[in-house]
Amino acid sequence: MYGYPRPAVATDCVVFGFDGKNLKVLLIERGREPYIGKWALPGGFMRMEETADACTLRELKEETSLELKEREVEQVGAFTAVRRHPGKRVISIAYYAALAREKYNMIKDGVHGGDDAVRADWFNVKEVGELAFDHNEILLCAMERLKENLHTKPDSFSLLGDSFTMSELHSLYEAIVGKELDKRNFSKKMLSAHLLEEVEVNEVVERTVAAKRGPKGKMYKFSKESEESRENW
Amino acid sequence: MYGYPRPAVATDCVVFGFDGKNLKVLLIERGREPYIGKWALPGGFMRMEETADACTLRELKEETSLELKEREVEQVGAFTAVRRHPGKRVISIAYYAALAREKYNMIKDGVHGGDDAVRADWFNVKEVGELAFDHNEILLCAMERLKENLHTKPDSFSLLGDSFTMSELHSLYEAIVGKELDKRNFSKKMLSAHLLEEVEVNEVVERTVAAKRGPKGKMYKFSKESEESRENW
DNA sequence: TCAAAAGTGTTGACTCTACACCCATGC
DNA sequence: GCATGGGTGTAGAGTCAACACTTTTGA
Repeated sequence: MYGYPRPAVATDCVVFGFDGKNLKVLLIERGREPYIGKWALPGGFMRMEETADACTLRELKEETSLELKEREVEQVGAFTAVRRHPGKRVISIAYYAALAREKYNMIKDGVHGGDDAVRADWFNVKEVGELAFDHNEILLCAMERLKENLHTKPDSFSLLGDSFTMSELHSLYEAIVGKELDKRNFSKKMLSAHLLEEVEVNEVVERTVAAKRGPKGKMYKFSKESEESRENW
Repeated sequence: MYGYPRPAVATDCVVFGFDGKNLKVLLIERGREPYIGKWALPGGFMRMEETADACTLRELKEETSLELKEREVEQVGAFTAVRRHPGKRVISIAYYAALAREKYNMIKDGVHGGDDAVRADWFNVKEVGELAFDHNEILLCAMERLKENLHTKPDSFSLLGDSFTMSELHSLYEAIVGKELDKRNFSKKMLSAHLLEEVEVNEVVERTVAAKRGPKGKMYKFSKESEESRENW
């Protein structure tokens, strides 16, 4: 068995972001064949001495200059269709990351380390066009996973900043579950879960930093204790 | 990139079974190095012209003579630790299957096609010892996934036969979620979900076929209409 | 001043949990 | 006849969904 031909192994990562209103995904414009010029998920080939997790983080840094930690990415699954890569046998292990709001604005256009990626940019998840390879399928699976994890894992919440308004939280939920949620019921439920605490408005810092946010309104943050209790609610 | 060394790619499959009382997992005794003589999940190396799904099904057939369909297995994820295989770089794409009760008894001891596996046998999931490679970890992840899918996917139900008693269904649930469930509440909930219909006891066929089942009791089956409505309950 | 978004409670339906005894069967 | 497992109902608590108007703010 050992001498048999092997498929190449790559990783791809679906990086989700949130601008306060819409759920976004970070894509790169490919700088080489195949699919040169097309938009694709950041990713690349795995090296012998690294895990798939490490590979994702490395490629993310190379192509988008984002530096994430292992606990910030979650595996979605392996994509192994025989012809998913034109002319070559490549399987891909897909990941997703819910990017902390603070890092959202750090993505700049331009070339990021090498010519794999010409540039990186954010797209509304609802308006993503045809991507390279099977990346549309991967994106769908990642969104599905993000939705599944919404009620059991805290990581989706990092899409918000350190503090946020109730309507931002509301928009985020609606964007992820893909349907409208009653505003009153939503805030009632959130508040009664004791995960949030109100942030005094004199912390204008945040308000100012967060530039083009919605009009105004009370701001919240996740309470310290909630870190663990967010496990299951 | 194309000339770079590549890890070997394998698949492993956690096959769950149910004997009416306990949740079981199908293991094989390895017939070759490494880990010769140890118990392991059935699996093997992926070929260039097949998907990981197909690879799992093929290996399952070769090592345990089980013939499953693609829709009967679900991917758990890729395991890519650098030293998960001694001396060689192998990543594994793991699957799980919830085996239909009818097929549960078909597993016989003995050699099954080739010397990869000396024999195959069922083990109580709670009593599995130390397995080859990182297969204990894979098993845990698969159990986790099975649990997650219990309330959203119908496939766990195939662990039961075409017909079953309420207490078998109850035992299966307890085995999967890993905690006790109130008997009365459980059957009430099940019955009110309209997924089940009672099977007339004159269908003694089933009762007889199902040999060493519990004492007796009403038998149920899933109603035809429930096939789709089982999606979300 | 007008338009857009923020903030706020109540009710009814439903769902979940906790809890105990009698009956039939097989040994 | 005894032990094991099968079968069944109710009450209370909690949770969820539906529903509209007033206030503030920014243009």
